[in-house]
Amino acid sequence: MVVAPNEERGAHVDPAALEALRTRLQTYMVKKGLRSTAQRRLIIDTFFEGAPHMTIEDLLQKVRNHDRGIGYATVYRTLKLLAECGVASERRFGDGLSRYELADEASAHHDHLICLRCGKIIEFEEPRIEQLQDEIAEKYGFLITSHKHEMYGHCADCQRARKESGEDLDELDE
Amino acid sequence: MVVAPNEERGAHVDPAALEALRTRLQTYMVKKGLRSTAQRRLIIDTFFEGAPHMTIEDLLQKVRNHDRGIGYATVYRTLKLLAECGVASERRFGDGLSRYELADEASAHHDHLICLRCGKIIEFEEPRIEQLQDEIAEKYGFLITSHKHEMYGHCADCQRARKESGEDLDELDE
DNA sequence: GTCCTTGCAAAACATTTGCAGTTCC
DNA sequence: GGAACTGCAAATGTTTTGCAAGGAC
Repeated sequence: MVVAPNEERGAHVDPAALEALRTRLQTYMVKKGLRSTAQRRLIIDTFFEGAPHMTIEDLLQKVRNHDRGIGYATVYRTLKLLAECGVASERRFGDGLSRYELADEASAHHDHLICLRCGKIIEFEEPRIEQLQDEIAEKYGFLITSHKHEMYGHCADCQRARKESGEDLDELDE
Repeated sequence: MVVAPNEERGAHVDPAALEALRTRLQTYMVKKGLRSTAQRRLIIDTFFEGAPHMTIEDLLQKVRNHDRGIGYATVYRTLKLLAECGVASERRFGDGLSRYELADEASAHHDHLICLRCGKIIEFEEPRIEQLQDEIAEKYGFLITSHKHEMYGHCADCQRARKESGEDLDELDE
């Protein structure tokens, strides 16, 4: 599944899974005595409906289309809240930015190919790798709570583009 | 292979591999017209002989035992140089700190289990996972230059300790 | 003598926090 | 009404950069 930067996520995710996440969030907020504000609702809806792997910056821009006055801190705090209750997962792909994605069951089992040239992020799923991970964890008596499996390199498009432009793979001599 | 925090790395690494890395660095520096200074030599030797997964902070402390006046910037710049020429790899394990390890052939093929409770880092190697990675890359026409595979959770010791102390696994209600 | 390197301090960067005012329940 | 929330600005923590002085070749 290749996810283009501006593609919306809604269509991909099982509506029942979305519902379950909303319920989990709701429960968590009640338990903690947290409040439902206009800003939080807007940020959360934007996050649920937006593209995967959005950065804080991405989210803030989208959110400000509806409410000009929303500040960075509120977005940070809200996404942190989502991560705390297991509704969102924070991801870092090495460009120094935090990205967030829905923590539904499907997301829990996919990993990423990241193109270092164009920034494209491709998701993949490989049950046989998961199987091996479990074997390894068992071997070391480790109890796994999460994992990160990323492969960095050049996507097919960029390999083609590089060949055409004569760009060098190994730019050791600038 | 479990690596304790203060264990030295020297004994683990094939001397020929170390030699190859030194040569690569040497070649790179000559090609770029870079100079061999006392500070660089000290930082590089300390890195080569020190424990794996050292942070900049760790390195600076060790280096200052021999030369009090070395600054952060020099350590940053030198490690960046090592990473550029493929002698060191930068790793981030989610605690906000950059760690560096030797990029020898063995390191290129191992990944990490990270204990979220005590910070222990366990290295593992699984050729069958590498095999599957290659399959996936091929399927997407991706050319892989590096990868990152980390599993986070609790190590055997910490599971034991947690049980004894009655610590709760899921601290949702603070 | 070049021009690369260093150490310092300042800047840059993403993220967090303190606070006064506002909103929710 | 009181606690939670917001937006701002200031603080934080890590990493990078500008610069004048020093050192390698």
